[in-house]
Amino acid sequence: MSDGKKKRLLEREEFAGQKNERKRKQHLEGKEEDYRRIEEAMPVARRETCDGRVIAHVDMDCFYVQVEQRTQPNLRGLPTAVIQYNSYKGGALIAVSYEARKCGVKRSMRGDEAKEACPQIQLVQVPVARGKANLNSYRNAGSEVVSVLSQKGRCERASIDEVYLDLTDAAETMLMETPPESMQDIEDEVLKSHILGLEIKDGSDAKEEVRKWLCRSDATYQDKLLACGALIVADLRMQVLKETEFTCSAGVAHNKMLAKLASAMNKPAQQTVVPQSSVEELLASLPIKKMKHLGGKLGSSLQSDLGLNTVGELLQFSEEKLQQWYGINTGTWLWNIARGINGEEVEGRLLPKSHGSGKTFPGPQALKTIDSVQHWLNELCEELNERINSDLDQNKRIAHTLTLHARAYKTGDSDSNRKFPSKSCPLRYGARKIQEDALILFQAGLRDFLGVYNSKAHGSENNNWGVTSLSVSASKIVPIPSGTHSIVKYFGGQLPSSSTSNQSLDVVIDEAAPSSPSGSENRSGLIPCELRLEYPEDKGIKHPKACLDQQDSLCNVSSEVDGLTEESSPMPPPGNEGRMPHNEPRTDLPAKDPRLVSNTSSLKAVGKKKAAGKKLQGNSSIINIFNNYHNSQSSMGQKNVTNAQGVEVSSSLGSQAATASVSYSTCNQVEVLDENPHEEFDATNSGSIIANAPHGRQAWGYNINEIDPSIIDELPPDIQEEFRTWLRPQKRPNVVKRGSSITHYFLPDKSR
DNA sequence: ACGGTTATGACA
DNA sequence: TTGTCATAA
Repeated sequence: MSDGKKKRLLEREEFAGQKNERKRKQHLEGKEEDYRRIEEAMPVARRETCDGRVIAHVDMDCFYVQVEQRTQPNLRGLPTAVIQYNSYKGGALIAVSYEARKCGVKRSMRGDEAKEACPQIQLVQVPVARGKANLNSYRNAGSEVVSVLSQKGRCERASIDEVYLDLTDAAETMLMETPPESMQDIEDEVLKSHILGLEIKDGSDAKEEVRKWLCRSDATYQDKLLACGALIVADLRMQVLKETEFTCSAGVAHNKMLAKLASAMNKPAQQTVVPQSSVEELLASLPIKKMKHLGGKLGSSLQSDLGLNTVGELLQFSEEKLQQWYGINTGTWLWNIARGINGEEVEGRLLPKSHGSGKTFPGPQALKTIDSVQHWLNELCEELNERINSDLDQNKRIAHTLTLHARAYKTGDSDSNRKFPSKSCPLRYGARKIQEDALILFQAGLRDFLGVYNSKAHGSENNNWGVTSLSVSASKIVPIPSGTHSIVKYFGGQLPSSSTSNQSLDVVIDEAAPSSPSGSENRSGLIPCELRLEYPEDKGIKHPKACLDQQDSLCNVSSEVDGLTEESSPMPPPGNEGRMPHNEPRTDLPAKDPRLVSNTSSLKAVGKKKAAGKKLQGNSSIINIFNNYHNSQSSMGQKNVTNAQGVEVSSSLGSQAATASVSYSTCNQVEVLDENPHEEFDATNSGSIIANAPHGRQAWGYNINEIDPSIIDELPPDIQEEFRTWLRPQKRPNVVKRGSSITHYFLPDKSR
């Protein structure tokens, strides 16, 4: 092994798997003389993958079908598919049972085709509400599953029917306390596991072979951990079945990428384990397009531009070459996945980051009048409103941005393929307001879409344009500042009077609303005034606005939350660790591979401190840091201390409170018409939440990069997690320019 | 433009 | 920050 490679591996080690390192106290100092010792001491797998984690990916089997079969048990065991929209060719299939798949029914089929392929197929329609598909039943069912799976280890809701679990701690504990080899008997569900690379000879008993593999006393430490992971996941899957009646499949591996691959390998209702020793062979034969994130244009480029067929074939290219071709981040990511390396963290997020409601109007259904657009926008906004209100009720979260997306065509002239631009504005709670704002956003988009000229199209038919899809979404959803957030809880008794209030949300909604003139004339809005001039028919429609002006009050929305907050980290981490791009797949090891990172200095500092300063310094205690923070905030004379009525605003240390002083402003409270109290609530992204969130690292009273990481060890595990999220490094900006089209994925080599 | 709808994330 | 694009299920 070359020195360069050694160094690379070592440096990765230094930053990888902090939790495990903490546990095993394997502090890699990065000293030359330690190379040999470390290489000998480290299990091979851990050296190569920098990754001793136990990650599971759980994938529900044809989930929508299962949900329908649960409510209609007579459908169980029958070839079944879920369709939406019956009118055109029998509707579109969106989920197909495994019985139906055996008959040759595929997801891309229409209802009619499915009937053709499988006459006995049972077609169930997606529920319809307000003239559009409504997926709530599936969302709720997905939440049921999550609440079972999140019992053990960190859990990330990856989609409506997929979950990642970090089972490292649970597996390590099991290995120490009740390792598989010590067990009398092992659950049948575990013995049905598929172990990649485990050869099952003809005539031999597969379950017995699996049992032997799981209980091997001479297995590597890595394999033993995976064996524990398999036991845990099988148990969780059985629990899911028992509590929800749904079956699922799972993959167990050392990272997310491999776990995801594995969960799809044996479906339905089975699980697959990926020992490190099987990875090379697995990737060597894995078609490029099967890898997550390579199913699109990037994968096509790898095939057509580099002539690759399998992921393993990426091994022939140097990291530098891949970077030249695909950019720094994508290049490194590709180099890593070819080796089965993927440092993405399991995020610990059980709730979605946005809500959306949309509908397409294909072909002849295209909307040709503003009135019809308004009608559908109203429907969509009503659903959206319902969803964000539920989120507020159930999760105490507030959405701050409203976005409108549309697609439209233009007949006839010139640039008829211009895209309809998406538009967004601050989100004001209340169905009416959302509807109003959405319409304004649409009109702004339409104006851009059509160009400055012909803007008029009232109720009557127009033959210039047609809208083929509409959607509204609510994003930037943050938990309301809460006295029960884990960190606040933890420090609640130790900090000098954090002025956390126990005021309930209802009180806020009822009382915090200042009465203000209902007119919007004087308010600075995000939608420019010109909009109103160009659309006189909008008269009377208020502008979406940022409620920052003097008549708006700041209000304290701290409240009791009752165990909801632990589900989500209220403040997104400053770094992008744990995210995967598409256009630019993230390098999973930017921080673990300092060669690539320009802003590594702080990271290195952190790493060095961690390695060198293991002793707690007297003043490095986390408590002191918070006290300092608190003091500095106080002495800085917090901007948002009081609201218009002189009511003190929370300066509690909820995560977003720490990074951004807590304040929500409200406006237009008086004129609202709905009976729902939520209708009165305005979550405009004012105050400093939005302003400060992206600068979280600076928003504290001290430089977050200067925290000695060892102090974190003082905290309870869940709090530690939260801190590590904040301390996670940021991704390296890509310096290579690239367009979005496929041809741009393959850049000419500028170095020659 | 009948693979729809919903969701996530990077980048300009 | 907003808007666009890419990707996935």
